[in-house]
Amino acid sequence: MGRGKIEIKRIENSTNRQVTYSKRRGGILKKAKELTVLCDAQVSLIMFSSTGKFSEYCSPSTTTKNIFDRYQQASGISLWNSHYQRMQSHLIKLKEENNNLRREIRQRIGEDLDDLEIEELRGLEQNLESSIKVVRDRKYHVITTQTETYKKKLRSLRDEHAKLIRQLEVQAENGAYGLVDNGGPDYESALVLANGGVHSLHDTGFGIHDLRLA
Amino acid sequence: MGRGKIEIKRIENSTNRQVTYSKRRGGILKKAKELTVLCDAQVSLIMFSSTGKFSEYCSPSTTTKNIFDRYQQASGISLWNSHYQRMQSHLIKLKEENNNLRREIRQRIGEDLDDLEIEELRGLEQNLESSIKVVRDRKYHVITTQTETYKKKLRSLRDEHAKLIRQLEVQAENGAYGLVDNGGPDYESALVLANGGVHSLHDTGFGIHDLRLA
DNA sequence: AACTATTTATAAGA
DNA sequence: TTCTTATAAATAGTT
Repeated sequence: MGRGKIEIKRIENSTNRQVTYSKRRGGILKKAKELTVLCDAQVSLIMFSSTGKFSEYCSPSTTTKNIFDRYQQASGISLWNSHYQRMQSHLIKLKEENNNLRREIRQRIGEDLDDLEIEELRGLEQNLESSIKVVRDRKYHVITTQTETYKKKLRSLRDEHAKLIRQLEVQAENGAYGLVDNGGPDYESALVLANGGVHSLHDTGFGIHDLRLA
Repeated sequence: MGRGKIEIKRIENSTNRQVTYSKRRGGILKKAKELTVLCDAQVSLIMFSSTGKFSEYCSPSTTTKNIFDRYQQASGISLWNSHYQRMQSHLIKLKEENNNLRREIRQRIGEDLDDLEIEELRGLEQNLESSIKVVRDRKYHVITTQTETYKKKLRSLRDEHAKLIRQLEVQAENGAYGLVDNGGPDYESALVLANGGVHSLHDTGFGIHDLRLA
């Protein structure tokens, strides 16, 4: 539709190609708009020229994303399936893993035992027993360490205290002030207080296993 | 371009609209193809008629997905980010949950205890103790039920056996054959066998707690 | 970017 | 839907 008929094949002259692209781009955009208005259609048109220039048209009643979504539905082609699928299956795998973990915990808590066979129950019991042993050992270790720390602190405190007393005694011998020695500080009370009080050892869960450490 | 000039506005007559859509759809598709060939361009054209009919064109040198990807780059609009983001955060949430569950299990198994305070260790120990109690109770219940079932079976077996013996005795009294009674069947052995053998009760994990049930 | 001779698209009718 | 055809619109080559 011009001064001469042209064959529909690639225009080799680059400038010509550019000019034709520009003209026809305008034409097709106009057509798309007209189709939208006249026929109440929804159109998405995306073009890249051979030089990479990008143009688009999208019917004002919708969005490009919307058209893409409908396109996927209509064509059955999933545009971001590779990404999406991989994530989806990962999600499902994680959920399943999660459920299994929850189930294991529930069983370790003593729920959800109805499906277990007698052998599985036995296994679980033994497992719990060995676990409790490890936890108990760890607890003892923590308590021991803590107690040792307190003992050390107490010892250094006592040493310092003794030093002070000696100094005072020296002062007293040398001078004006009298000194009453009440038999030394109450180390026993101090130790108990450092451990959080005797009640915490007996009444709030340390149990008989802790007594030999107190 | 027709018998008369038309105004570019929605065609109210539905049939007319359809016809015009069909004609112009062909026209714009042709234009898209020509643009592709003449100008070496890449074009994606997607159309939905007002009745929902779907058509598309895509330059043969590429794919719709490819055009979409380029479109996203060129326009800066992310078409599936909302999806993607939601899945991504879900994924992260699940992973975190998973890690926490695993950690809880590890601690219930007696691993990974180093970070726990003494109070947490105490809590864990008590928790495990109560769990083991529930598991043990359940085990007893299963064992008891199983044993009861075997006992019942055994009783009915014994009854039947006794009946048979009476019948044989009647036959013996009535006739030709002698009958040697060796003191009855070995019920004890039968019970033990029904429970899977005495060894399974003592040597493979039922433990002292099971003895009163055996 | 304009111009315009021509080709092409299409509105209306069948 | 498809064909026909008069006419509007698009555009190739030119300036």
